[in-house]
Amino acid sequence: MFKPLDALLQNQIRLQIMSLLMGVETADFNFLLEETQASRGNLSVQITKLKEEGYIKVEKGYKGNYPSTHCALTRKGRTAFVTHFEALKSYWEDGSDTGA
Amino acid sequence: MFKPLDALLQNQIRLQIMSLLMGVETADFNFLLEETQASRGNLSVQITKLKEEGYIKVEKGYKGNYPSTHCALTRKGRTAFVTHFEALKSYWEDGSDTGA
DNA sequence: CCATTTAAGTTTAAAAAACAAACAAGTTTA
DNA sequence: TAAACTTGTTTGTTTTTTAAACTTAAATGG
Repeated sequence: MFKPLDALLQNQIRLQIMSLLMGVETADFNFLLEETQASRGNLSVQITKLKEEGYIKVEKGYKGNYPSTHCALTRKGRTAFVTHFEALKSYWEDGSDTGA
Repeated sequence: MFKPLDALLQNQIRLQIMSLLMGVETADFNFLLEETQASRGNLSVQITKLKEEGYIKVEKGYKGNYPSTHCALTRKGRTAFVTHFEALKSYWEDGSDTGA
């Protein structure tokens, strides 16, 4: 009936991160910070969770002299994102009776 | 860019309840219990939250001699459900570059 | 130079939310 | 009438979320 939702993708900030990464090769911490409007701490934690689940990969480098963290989706992450939205569809379609 | 998600509808059980109620006039506690696979305690709490937000109305009656709790969507709840899914679309479409 | 301020994150502690176990209040059955 | 079942609610614990405080290093300025 209802397909299970991805626990990690129920959080708005994490979903935003994933959504942003779907559209670009790579995104750095500050870009994600602006787009998501999250606090630095919160963003840091959510990035770590996505990394720990293997949904994104995180690489630390430098932009000029400052550290810069780049994130990119993994194949697993991309699949999870797509699957999550397919699951969400089942919650929508139940209402409109497109069952079975 | 991203439309805000409805905080109450990020929880899977609450989303299930709302989705189920979209399809029927009314549903009782046991029906929701079976469909959602939640524990009684958890279901009770989530129903209360939806009620407190005004997304559903809850009426207590009897089925035979036993108590029976019926739930139904309010107009506010129906709107919230639709709006939430429209917001979700913005997270999906960003990935596929259908922006602004 | 040395002190401040800024940059880029991370750690952490407090608050909120989710959850199931225990409880309550009544009903049926043996 | 006691044991077991129904239908939920309350409660205490565990997880999750979140922002404030901290870290480390680089720029700035007096």
